[in-house]
Amino acid sequence: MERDETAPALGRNAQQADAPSPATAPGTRRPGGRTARTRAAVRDAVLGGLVELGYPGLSVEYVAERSGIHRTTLYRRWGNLEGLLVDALDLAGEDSWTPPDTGSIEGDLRALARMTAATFTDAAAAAAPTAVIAAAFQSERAADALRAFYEERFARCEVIVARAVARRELDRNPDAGALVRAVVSPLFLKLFITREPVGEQQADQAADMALAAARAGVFDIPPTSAGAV
Amino acid sequence: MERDETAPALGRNAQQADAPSPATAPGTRRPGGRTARTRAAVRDAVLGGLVELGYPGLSVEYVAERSGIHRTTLYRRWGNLEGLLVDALDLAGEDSWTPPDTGSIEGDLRALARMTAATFTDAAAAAAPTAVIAAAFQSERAADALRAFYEERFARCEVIVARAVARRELDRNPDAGALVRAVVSPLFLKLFITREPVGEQQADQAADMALAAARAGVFDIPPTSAGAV
Amino acid sequence: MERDETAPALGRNAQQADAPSPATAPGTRRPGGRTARTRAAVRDAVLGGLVELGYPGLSVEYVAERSGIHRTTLYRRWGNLEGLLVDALDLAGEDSWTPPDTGSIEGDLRALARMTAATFTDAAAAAAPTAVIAAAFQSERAADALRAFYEERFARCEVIVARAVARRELDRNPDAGALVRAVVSPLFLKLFITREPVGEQQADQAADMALAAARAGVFDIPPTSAGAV
Amino acid sequence: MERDETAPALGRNAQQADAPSPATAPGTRRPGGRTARTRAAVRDAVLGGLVELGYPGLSVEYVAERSGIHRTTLYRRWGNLEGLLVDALDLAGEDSWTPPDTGSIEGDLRALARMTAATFTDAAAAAAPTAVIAAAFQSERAADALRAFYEERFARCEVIVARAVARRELDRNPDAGALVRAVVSPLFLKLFITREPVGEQQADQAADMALAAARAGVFDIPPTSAGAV
DNA sequence: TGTTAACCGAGACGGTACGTCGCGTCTTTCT
DNA sequence: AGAAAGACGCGACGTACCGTCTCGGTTAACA
Repeated sequence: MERDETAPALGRNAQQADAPSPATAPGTRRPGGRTARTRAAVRDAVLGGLVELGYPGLSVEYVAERSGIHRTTLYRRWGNLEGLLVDALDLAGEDSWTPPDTGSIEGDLRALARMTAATFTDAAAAAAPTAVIAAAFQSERAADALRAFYEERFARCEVIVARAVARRELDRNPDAGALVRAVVSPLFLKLFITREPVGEQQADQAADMALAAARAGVFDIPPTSAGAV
Repeated sequence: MERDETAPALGRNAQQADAPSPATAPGTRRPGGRTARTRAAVRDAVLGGLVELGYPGLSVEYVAERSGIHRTTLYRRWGNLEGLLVDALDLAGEDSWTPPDTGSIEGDLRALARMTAATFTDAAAAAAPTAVIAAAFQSERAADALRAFYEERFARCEVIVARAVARRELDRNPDAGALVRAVVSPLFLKLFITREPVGEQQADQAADMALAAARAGVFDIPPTSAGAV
Repeated sequence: MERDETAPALGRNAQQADAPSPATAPGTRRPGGRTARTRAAVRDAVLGGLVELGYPGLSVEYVAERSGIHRTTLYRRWGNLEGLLVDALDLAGEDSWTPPDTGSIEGDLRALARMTAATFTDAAAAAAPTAVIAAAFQSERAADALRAFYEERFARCEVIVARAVARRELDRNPDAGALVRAVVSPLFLKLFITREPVGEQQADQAADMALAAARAGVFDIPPTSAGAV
Repeated sequence: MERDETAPALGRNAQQADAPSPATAPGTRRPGGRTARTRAAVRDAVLGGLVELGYPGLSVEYVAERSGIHRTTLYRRWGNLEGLLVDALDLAGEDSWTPPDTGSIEGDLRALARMTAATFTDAAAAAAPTAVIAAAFQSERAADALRAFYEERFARCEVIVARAVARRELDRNPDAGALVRAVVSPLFLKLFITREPVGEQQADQAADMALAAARAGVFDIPPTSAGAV
């Protein structure tokens, strides 16, 4: 076994949705000591495996070997590869990331776009998120986790718009979520669909595009109605 | 051979890029008669299988059964599932799709966006392209095919911008490719990353966003320089 | 599991020599219950298959079907057809055969020869040993098993010579192993090399030949020397 | 292609029993020129293949590559591996081997035994005959060819006995065939069944045994009867 | 000396069996 | 008693070789 670092940043250990039986789900009754260490080792192995092999190369077998936890145990607690992945993703989503704060909305959006581009350009950093995106094509639970992850991320970004409004940089009140999605969407398109190179130029253009559209009122929230979701 | 119907919708039957060895690749030397029928049957089966099972559920085994072509033959000619998929995608790319022509750039872009949304909302229509996108995460060849496919599609769309310029709807000369990508990118984001619902409203907003940005000069081609990549 | 009969004629269930890795060889750690039943079912199937199809017709596939044990399991535990055969042969070698005891050496040798001839003339009885002989041409392990089998058989026969010496039928002290080999060798030649018919007449002649040679001193052990191998 | 020597000793080209249709058997109507060259190349390849890989490793595929003759042609003319082997064996049986002539029967028999032992001890020399013996376990035609080969060989050896009788070394008239078989049978037993080492000592003992038995009258031809087979 | 039938080269395919990998379940064994 | 680890069922993979079919191109034998 090559990995021994005991996952320091394990933290809160969010509740996950274990399949087998809701009452007796293994790992829920006695979450201390060995149980916790097991989970940590497994998460490390999953994330590490994603970096090394990517999602298509990942297997329960591999996680078992790398984590030192027996295959049967993995199946008992996580059900299958999907479960392992989702659990590991939970962890990833629990970081304390905050959107950039440069003083201007243009700066913030550009920084956000550049961060996104940089993340997915760096092989090591991109491995895990890319893997989850790939997994979402094959697993409903992974898709759910992915959606939740980005929803939360985009929500965190809304402060950018709020600050801009407060600063009077924007005389409108655009849908912050739509704006943020607009910023990153061209990057994701190039990264995962058309597989074109993505650099700072593309990032800046994406940010500028979103801002221009916002200024033109494209993202304005229809003033009417209340409950309209 | 039980199948004899000669693949009506086969189109041009273009040259394919067989990997193994350019000299001895099966299916290249004697591309007539049975060979052609085999290919057609296999393509049908692949596309059909994608619609029925999606990419993760597709297997060489299944294609063999559905097409009536023996497993061994599939491996000989296409190597693996990847090859089957790429070949089938070649076919898909060879249709005579043309971008909408509504008379105004706003109409064209909105129509384009709505078409895209509709395609990926209709389960049957979405199956094949979705599968290829999924496959691209696992296969370099699929990724190449995917890139080529969209590059060609986007190129076909450039006429929309050209027409707008000719009509004097645009007083600028934006990068048509960037503009078109901007139109579809929010849709792809919602479809494949955040897995949010995509309807006409989202389509229109995407089109409007791209157009607003274009009008603001975001996609303008830098007039200077030649080699600037 | 459909088979449950607990392999009555299993005998001692001897230690087998699993090749792959002595530590992790499947079937060694938990040799009870299902594992034992599996082995018994497989042995039955191998022996039965030999009788039905002979060695050239035998396949792992067939053993799997006949035994009700999955192909993969066979590969895991026995590696290949060779291993299956060797294991089954172990069983065959563990019977309680004893050489004939007629009261005279001539009678004993003739009986031995006739038994040999009869064994290989009866299709059902001959199937297994013939198969192993055939297999020995293709497999080192089968050859080893074969050698061990006959070595042990010939050793059991040495008592014939000992009794003859005790009865003073022989005034010499011939190499019992050589004598016994001499008895059966013409039969094996006709059976497997020249493929000539073998009956009681041939058996008796072989026995007589060996006895005559023994009486002439051909098999006498050189009285000298120690280390002469 | 590495082999080019055009099989000088091709000789008589015995009639073979081709399966398909006795009238149109390929290779019979136009047996000259290319046809003959093809046959020679194939025979070389078969024999060479046996030496290199042994029977179990031999395949039609291999013969095709090694001989430079296309697989289809091989199937057309020889039907299958069996046919290839039988044809090659025909060639081997057509040499001008003659039994040793040392001046005494003891010398002759010992020389014969030693020759046999030497042949099967030398790896290169043993390959072909061993392969045929192995093949005979799997193919009726190979078994036939094998029987015919040894029958002819043993017949050639009968002159040894005739000379001995003429020299008055033997005062009996033993069945020459039985005697010769007796000489070689212990060697074949050790070579192919018990897989024990075979050297000059064993050879001499085998010859002595046969001679002693002959002198004791074991091989005497029963003076009575005619039709006794 | 043509010509024609025979032979050969070549490509593609159906088919059987092989040996392997990974998944997920069951069951023996050990604590 | 209950989990850990071993053994298994199962589906699919990719490969090797077999034997067949169908072309088309040479070439040996005979008119």
